[in-house]
This record gives sequence, C-alpha cells and structure tokens, in this order.
Amino acid sequence: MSDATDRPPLRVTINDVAAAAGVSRATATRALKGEGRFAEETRARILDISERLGYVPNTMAAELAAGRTGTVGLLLRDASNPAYGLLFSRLQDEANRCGLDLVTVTIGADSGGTKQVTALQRLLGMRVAGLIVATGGVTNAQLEPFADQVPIIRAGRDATGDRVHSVAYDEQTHGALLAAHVETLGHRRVAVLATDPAASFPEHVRATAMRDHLEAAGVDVTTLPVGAGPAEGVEAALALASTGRITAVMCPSDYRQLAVLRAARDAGMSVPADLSVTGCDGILPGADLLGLTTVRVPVELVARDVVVAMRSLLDSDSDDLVRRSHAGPLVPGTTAAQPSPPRDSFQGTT
Amino acid sequence: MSDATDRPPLRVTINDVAAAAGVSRATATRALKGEGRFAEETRARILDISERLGYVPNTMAAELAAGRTGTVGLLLRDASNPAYGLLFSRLQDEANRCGLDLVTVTIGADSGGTKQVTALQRLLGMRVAGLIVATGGVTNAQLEPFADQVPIIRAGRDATGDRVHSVAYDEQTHGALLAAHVETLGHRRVAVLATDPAASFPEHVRATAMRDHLEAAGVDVTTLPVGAGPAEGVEAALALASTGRITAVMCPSDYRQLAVLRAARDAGMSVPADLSVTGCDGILPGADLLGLTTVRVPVELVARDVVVAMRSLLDSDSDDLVRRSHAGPLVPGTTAAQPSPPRDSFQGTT
DNA sequence: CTGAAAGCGCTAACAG
DNA sequence: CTGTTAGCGCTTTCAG
Repeated sequence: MSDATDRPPLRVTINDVAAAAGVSRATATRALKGEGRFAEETRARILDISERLGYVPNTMAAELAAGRTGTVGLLLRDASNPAYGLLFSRLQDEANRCGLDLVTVTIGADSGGTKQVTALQRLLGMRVAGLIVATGGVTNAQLEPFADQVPIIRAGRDATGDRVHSVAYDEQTHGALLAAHVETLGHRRVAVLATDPAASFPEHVRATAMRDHLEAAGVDVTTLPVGAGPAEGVEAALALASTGRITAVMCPSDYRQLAVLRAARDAGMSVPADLSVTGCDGILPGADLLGLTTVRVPVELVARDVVVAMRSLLDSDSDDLVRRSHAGPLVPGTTAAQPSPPRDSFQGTT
Repeated sequence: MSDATDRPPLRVTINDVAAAAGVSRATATRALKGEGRFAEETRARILDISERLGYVPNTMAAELAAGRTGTVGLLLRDASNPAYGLLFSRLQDEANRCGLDLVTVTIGADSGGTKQVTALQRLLGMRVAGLIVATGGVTNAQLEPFADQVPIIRAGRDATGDRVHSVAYDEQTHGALLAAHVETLGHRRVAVLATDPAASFPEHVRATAMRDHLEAAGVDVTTLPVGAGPAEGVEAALALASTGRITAVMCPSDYRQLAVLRAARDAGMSVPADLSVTGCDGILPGADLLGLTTVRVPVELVARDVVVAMRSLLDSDSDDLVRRSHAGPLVPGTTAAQPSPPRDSFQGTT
C-alpha cells in the first residue's frame, strides 16, 4: 500500500488516488466524473480506491481549473422571519429538484449596509454561476455592475433597470385585496399602519396600496406612520378605536397584526366587535387558529418561478429579462368583521 | 490605460490591478489585504485602482493558494420549520458578531439520506475551516471520518463518539418539565404522542421523557405512536378524551399541539375544559395569543454557544471535546389546566 | 519595501 | 483508452 492510504481524508488528493490506482491524474479525473473515454475496469478500480481513501474532491481547485462554477449563490435576509425562512426553504427545494446547487450567505437583520456588501462579495468571489437575491438590503445599483457577468434574479421584490431579473410578490395587489375586504365589510373609518420605506419597503408598498384603495373608495383613512418596531403605532390605533374614531386598523404585516391583537386583549377590547384588524403574510403556523385576516403571500410560486428562471438563464435557453410578480389569495379571518353600529354618533359619517 | 480597464468586473484579476498600478502581483496582494510591508502611498494607489476596476478577489484561487479557508460551513435542515429558521438566523448573527464567515447548505425536508451526503461533501469540498451541523439527517458515523481534519459541532442535538462536538437542546429535560407541569396540574390519565425515532429523533426523546416522568409519578399513560405527519394520532387522542379515558394529551411539538387544537375546535371540544394540551418549541410568533402550553427551546443560547465554541476550536484555544446541552423554560399557557371533575367515574383513580 | 518564482489541486486540450 | 502538458488566480517564501 502506498503511504497515501493512511493520510487523513481531506488531505487526500487526486494524485494519491491516481498513484494508488497506478494511473495518471487525468485518467483519475475522467473516471471519477464519468466523462470522456476510459476502461470500465479501470474506472471501477479508481472509484473503489478513491472511496477507500476517503477522497473528497477539492471544489475550489476543480472550479478554478475548470473556469466555471456549478453553484448558484443565494443572498438571504434574516431567516427568523418565517416568511423568509419559508422562501429560503422553498428555494432550496426547488433548486435541488432542478439540479441546482445552492450556497447561501445571510446577513443579520441588525447589521448595516456594509455587511450586505461583504456577503455579496463573498458570493461573487466564489464565482457563482448565478445569483438569487432575497433581501432588500442590497440595492439594484450594487447589483447592476455584475449583471452582465452572471445572471441575477431578485426574489420577492422588484428590480429596476434592464439587467437584473426579478420574480416579485405583488404587494400592491396584496394591499388592495385587503383594503377591498375591509371596505366591503362596511368600514368607513380606518387606520392604516404605514411603514417607513426605509424600515421595510414591502410593508410600505402594502400600506400605500391599502390607503390608496380605501381613499379611492371614499373611506376616511387615518395614516399612522411607523418604523421597524412591530409594536409601533399600536397604542395610537387602539386609542383611535376606543374613541370610535376608527372601526378597523390595517397592518402591513401579520407581526403587527399580532401586536394589535395582543394590545387589544390587554386593553380589554374585543376583536372584531370593538375593532377589526387585518395583517399580511399568512404564513404563520396557527394563523388559522387565531383567525388572522390576511393575504397568503405566494412563496411557493415565487420560489418555483425564480429557480426555473435561473435554470433557463444558466442554460441560455433565453436571455430575455425576467420581470414577473405574483399575488396571493385573501384569507378572510375572524379578526375582521362588519363594524358594530357606532355608539358615539359624533362622527356622523352617514 | 491598460486594456484591463474595460474588462468586465468579474474577469478582472489581480494581474490587471497590479499591471495598472505598475507593481507586481505580490505587492498588489499585500497591499490589498494590508499584510506584510509596503509603502502607504503604493497601497493607496492600488486600493484605488482595484476599486475603479471593480476587482473582486477570486476566493477559490485565494484559498487554494493559501491552503486554508476563512469560512465555516453550516449544514442545515429545512428552514420552513421556524425552530430551524430561528436557529439559522441566530447562528448567522452570532457568527458575524464573532467574525466568522458562514456558508450554508441545506437539504430539503423531503429528500433522502443521499442528498444530505451530497451537501456534506459540498461543504467539505470547499475545505471549510469548520463545520456546524444543524440537522439530524446526517449521522455521526458520516461525520466522524472528518472530525480529525476539521472541527465539527452538532447544534441542537447530541453527538456520539469523542471527536464530534455538540451543543444540544436538553430535550429530555424539556419533556420532563412539561410532564411535571401536567402532573402537578392534577392529571392522572394522560395520552402522549410518541414520535417514531426515525421520523424525528428530538420529538422521540421528548415524548419518551414525558412518558417516563409521568409513569414514575404514577400517572396512567396511554402512548400513541405517531410518524412524521403532524396530524397523526390526533383523532385517537380526541376519541380517548371524549370517552373520558384521558384528561390531557401531551404533544412532542407545537405543530402537533396546533393540530390537536384545530381538531378539538372542529369537534366542538373545548380546551382546556374538556382536554388539556401541551406542546414543545415555544417559538411560534403568536404562541402567546393562542395560549400554548409549551417549553421555549433555548435557541439563542445554543447558537451563541456553538459559535463561541467554534471560534475557540479554530483558534486552537482549546482542543477539549465540547459536549453541552441547554434546557429552556416552561411556558405555562391556557391550553393546560386542572382536569375537570370526571363526569364518568368508572375510572375511579382516587 | 518590492519582485521573481514556485506551487495549491484540479481540469482540459492535445498527443500518444 | 491514457499520459503529458499547461495553466486557472492567487499567496508566499526568498532574494533583491
């Protein structure tokens, strides 16, 4: 036995395998990946030896030499948010269903923009074959320069320009669906928690769509500007409700809806009798038990679309700019109902 | 200007940078990473040029040449489960707080064991500096061979042998805590949903601990064997409850607890009046609103411990085997209460 | 302080 | 069918 035999696993190179099998590196390579011409008998022996030696191909060396990468990079946002966790999970599923290898790099929710760039660089440094960006933390401008070198798809939110692809959630429709529901229920005085675009752009879009839709329908809208904190604006909304100023509060996310429900419970207000509440996301396990009124974001659809698009971009089946968006269904719950007849009529809105 | 100037971003090599700056590759390398000796003025120029050219270092080449890797690999289980999503998120946070670069590879929940090995190979192929394994899908036996080459830490569950480190959840204590709670509440006839070890080992440990604890306390335990499906055994449990055979059902996860609550609601049974229910995990947003009785798994603690341990393993501060486990707190909810006085006394347990 | 040279482990044409 | 020969892009002694 050659001395390679007792070299520890990760230090075994293809040279060791080749030597032990009495062939050249080139032959070993070919046999190992089953490409090109080689004798079946040789191949069997090489495979056997490589396994016995515990050979693990050095990906870096392989890809460096081959000049191409087999993996696509996924830039992800903090996965503690179930919405992103689920997207992550579905992207992975779809990816290995389509034979794509995904390598993920995440940025903590708290870190500043610098970190995000670091993560991007790390992925690009690996010379990934494609890039899926599922975070708002990196701007289109930062992406653009690389879009010519590697296909880039934004997942979940829109891209701009004509080089970065995107498969997004149709947050505008989500907001509109919810607003329509609330309005149809008969609410005439509604508060909308309007998230600052810098805190969460998707939430901002939802909130804006809600407000626009409500106003267009002649509803009296009170806009409550909020930041990133999930409990912001909740107190104000309850105050408004307790004075009869509003009969419903629309939240741009289920997290905020939960915060409102919590506060309402603590304040002894009953939902939906005293106040109707809506959210958006619809992916919390147990949302049905809580009766959340929400929109179920089409995570699976977006994930599939992203991966399929990436596949064909990589296979050069098409070079067209991918720019799609999907809306999910309204999920009527028990947190929103018809407004109770106003007890104080000083707000005589017919 | 050299012709390198208008080469697209990812094709710019350090040669281009060096050439444009009129220095050698070696100098460029040193200046770029700020190591070794060099003139500040030279460095400034090189940095400037590299940025102007959009130079992105080729990680594969760098690490291949340097012979070491700066990243640690994370092998993850499907993140659609919020428990894993949160663990993932916290690991990331801790990692970049400690200056560790994490690269993640996941395996879909549905894939067989083969996939998991592929993922492992992919990480090992990258010659990661360390490995964090947060999935039960890969066995200790598969890990062992590499444990000498690279520090491996299991996160969330125990390892065996004396080479693979672990920072685990103390599921046994979790089960015992819940059982003690139920018993203290006064339940004498309890059903336990016992998950098959192959379906979910952690759940199996929890269930076993519950049963053991209850039996030791002289409680009459009915074991309901279940597989991976979250709704399995639920019907049986309700049937038992409706005949007064049991007054409580203990689930080894909050998912199952939700399933029981759902079924109970649909069957018109009221919780906890007709039946007490417990779960385990405690990380669902909104668990408080549902009043889930559960144990809050110490995700943050485990994440921090894992990363800290990895840090010192990498720094060779210590070579001791890390083998810790943490238990989380009981979260008494409104789904479990004292049993109502038995309507049928044919089960005259004092 | 900087350049020259020797690879890291592997692949990919080419010749045999 | 298999061996030879060049590198991939970068780091790192070791001389200047």
